[in-house]
Amino acid sequence: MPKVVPLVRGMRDLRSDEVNAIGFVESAFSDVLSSYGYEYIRLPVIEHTALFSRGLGEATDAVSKEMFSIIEESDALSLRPEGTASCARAVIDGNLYRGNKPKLWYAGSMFRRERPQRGRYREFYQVGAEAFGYEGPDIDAEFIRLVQDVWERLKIDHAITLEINTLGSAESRHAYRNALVEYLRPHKEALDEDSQRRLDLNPLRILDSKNQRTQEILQDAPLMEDFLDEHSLNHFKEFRNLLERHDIHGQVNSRLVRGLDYYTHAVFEWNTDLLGAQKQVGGGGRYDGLCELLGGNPCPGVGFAIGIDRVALLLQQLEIETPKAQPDAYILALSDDEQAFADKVSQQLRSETKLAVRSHLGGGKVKARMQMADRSGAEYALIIGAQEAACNHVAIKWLRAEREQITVPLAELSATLLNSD
RNA sequence: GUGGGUGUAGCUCAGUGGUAGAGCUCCGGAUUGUGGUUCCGGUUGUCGAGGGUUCAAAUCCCUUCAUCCACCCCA
Repeated sequence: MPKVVPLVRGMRDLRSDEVNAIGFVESAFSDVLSSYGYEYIRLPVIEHTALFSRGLGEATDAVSKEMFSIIEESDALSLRPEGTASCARAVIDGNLYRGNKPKLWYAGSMFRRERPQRGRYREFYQVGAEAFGYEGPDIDAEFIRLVQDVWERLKIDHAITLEINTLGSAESRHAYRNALVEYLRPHKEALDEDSQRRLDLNPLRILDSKNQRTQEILQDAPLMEDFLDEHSLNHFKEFRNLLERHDIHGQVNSRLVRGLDYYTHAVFEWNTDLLGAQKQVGGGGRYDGLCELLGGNPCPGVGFAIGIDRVALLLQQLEIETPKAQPDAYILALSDDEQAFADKVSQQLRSETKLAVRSHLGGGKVKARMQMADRSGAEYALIIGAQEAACNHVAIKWLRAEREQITVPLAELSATLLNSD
């Protein structure tokens, strides 16, 4: 016997309740995004590595140590660790912002080579949206309202908190960065190891450190808000006013900095306390410099991404019902003589209704057929014996409810089942 | 990537050097036009993998893989 080829680390087979919960979350986003008039875009899973190293920044963990990369005929390619860079590339490639302000959304697998944990896998699922060409904070606020709509629709809004912050314009961010480095430099030896490394690479990220000693040092550090120019201040103020108007209450967290380099102005994160260390379910912000960075014409952009599988976990944690994997009906002939009639009934039911109708195949004794019906999880079995077939009738036996079995003419079957709840 | 926990039947787990177990599941029968429920009988197996110590290893040691928790990071 050859050895079984194992699952690749950090990859999962998703089935049953798990895959349903993920599908449920994804379709909630899909419905809401469509209702806001966003356009669906399917992006490739593989891009040139350069797209990510330029777009997200060499210094980010995602690019520097978490990408799955291959060399294909001397081209360095990588599985996408996130969707924004691809989306911006697609907009630039297709000249989509020429005379237009696209609002796009996407969903799919992302890949990061991290140590797997519950809620953190090497292949995970995101849904995200990006808008290009909008300078004002109205679009930022629309995103947050839109996502809030989804939380409410999924009935998990009580379990999710929103944090917001501003990083200001590129100029104010730059000025603040210099001031922060200047302040931290003398304390360098006292910082934790990661923060010491970041001092040169990505100093804003030090603000995010969970190290207690580092946070003590940061107590007296200069504040971002003191470095915001007037434009940045107004942008953030209006953003908050709009959220207020949308009846959304985000917590301003001045230590909130996003991991990826391209963010400017408004940044935001959705968190939950119910998933252990994997508290972040989504995040986003504005990246006005990204298109130019990728070689396109300057174009402001904003976007967000949600971890679909983390939201699905949250639904399970909260014991919120997601659609069932089970069929509605299991149709079986009592013997092979009635199979032709049973097939006819199945086809008619499928064409007349949206019910999930599973046909019994493979013959067997009556008991075996009934067992299969039960195990399918179907609400009811549709049973066809010689008597039923002879007079064009079908027996309906409810498998989960305390309810008498009935026999109806084929012509009335669909209507009977649709009105049976 | 770092530190720690776990890995035994399909599932949940017990078993700490001496014949691999329990509950649930599963299979057969009671029951030849009805599943589940009840009763009777039966099967679960590379003890994650590889190596070592020993007369003897699920048990001790080493290596490795997977998974979980925390860190890191992010969704």
